Amino acid sequence: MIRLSEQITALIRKEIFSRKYKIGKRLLPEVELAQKHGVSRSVIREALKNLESAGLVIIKKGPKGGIFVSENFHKPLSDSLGSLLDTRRITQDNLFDVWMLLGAHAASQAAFFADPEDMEALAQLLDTAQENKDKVTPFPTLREKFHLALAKSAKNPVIEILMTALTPMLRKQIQDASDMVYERATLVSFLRIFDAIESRDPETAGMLMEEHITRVREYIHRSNL
Amino acid sequence: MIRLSEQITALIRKEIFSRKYKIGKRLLPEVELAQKHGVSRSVIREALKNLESAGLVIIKKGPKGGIFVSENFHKPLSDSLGSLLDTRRITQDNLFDVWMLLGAHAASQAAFFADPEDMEALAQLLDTAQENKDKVTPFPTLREKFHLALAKSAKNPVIEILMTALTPMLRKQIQDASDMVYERATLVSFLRIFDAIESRDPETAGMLMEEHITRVREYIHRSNL
DNA sequence: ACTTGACTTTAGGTCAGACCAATATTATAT
DNA sequence: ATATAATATTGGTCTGACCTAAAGTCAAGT
Repeated sequence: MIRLSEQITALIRKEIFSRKYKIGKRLLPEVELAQKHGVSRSVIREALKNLESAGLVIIKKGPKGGIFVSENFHKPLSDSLGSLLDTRRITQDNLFDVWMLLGAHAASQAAFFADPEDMEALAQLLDTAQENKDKVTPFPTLREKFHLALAKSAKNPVIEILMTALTPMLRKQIQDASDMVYERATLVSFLRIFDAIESRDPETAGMLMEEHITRVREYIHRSNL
Repeated sequence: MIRLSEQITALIRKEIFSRKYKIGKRLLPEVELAQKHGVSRSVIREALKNLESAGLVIIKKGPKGGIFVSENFHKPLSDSLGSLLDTRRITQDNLFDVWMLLGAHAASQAAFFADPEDMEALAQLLDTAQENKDKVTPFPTLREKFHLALAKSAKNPVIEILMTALTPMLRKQIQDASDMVYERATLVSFLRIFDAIESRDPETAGMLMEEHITRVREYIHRSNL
């Protein structure tokens, strides 16, 4: 590494990763960081830009603003895929393929590795979904939360990051196609997947998720006609 | 978007994605970009930092230096995973899981979608490997090239990006464990996978790749004892 | 007592212009 | 001819000034 700004980037990144700072913690203001590291403010700014692109900090203006530790590891991938989707260099279908692959794998791994805490979280998501089954509002977020909770239960942070990047990417398409029938079907799928995980049956869990996502995909295709 | 630098970032990104500039094309120097967009050099620099983190440009110093269009879409993910691996927030095993998943999927999709050009590229890789089967040198790169060629044949750019990010990440571990026996076995696996793809048999192709990666994994585990 | 709005403060965002450092190219000396 | 030195190009860093958004403060008006 030659550039000063990159050295500082690496330094701060290391501090963040070492969990010396917790998420949400505010770092020193730019001017003081510059002083502390004995470099100019420009260098600090460029270092912060790097960290911001990497999703490690969030920068806000004004008093009570500043530089906050963030750990949005999925951000760079999301941004990248977002641009590619906008410019049609990748398609919805490309994303669906990967999403299905990862989603099914996450579900089946969850059947192996989900601990009581994970099961509790999953159960609670499904409960609130059933209570509100006649309202449309809270559903889209629940759907995403369930997928992410599964990814978390699979105990593989890489899967988690990839799913976190992919899930919101299909949000708009799914929301547009979503209706009452669709949402009921989703809830049923999720309940069955939950059962499979609870009875530690990875094959079924994975297969059910694959079927579910396939149905979602067909649903969207139909509504795009 | 509020920040000027991000507006410029978006603008240049759009130009790059629109293929107005080809890969390797040199943009104007910073000073002239600043002039052209009517902003200060600081703004341009921060915009370029963003694009650099995103893998869309590469910046070099000196005469004949400048800003070059690049399209390394995998870079942000590679960087992110690299840091996470360094700080032990993800493990080798986590990466292997995902690699196996994507690799097997790529192989099986390749059996569907590989076109003559893809087949030619794969065949050539294997040919040169067989010619040099007694030398150790050119092999590691071949191994990576084969995986990436498969990803390309699968006709899903998202898979390609993810594989491009993952493949070099395991390079060091695999290299350390690699020996003559291992390399011969790899070549045999690849040949069989190639046959499966040629006979348009996705299940077998996927399964063979899964077996292959599983063996690689065991091999590394053993050599780590 | 409560709202409204002007003022102040804080911290990032932008600007301008100078100078430093790396790297090709070209000229010069051996 | 080859090694070496001058030079031009382009990004990298430094300074210090000013702009702007956001949050708090406090007084005037209701």
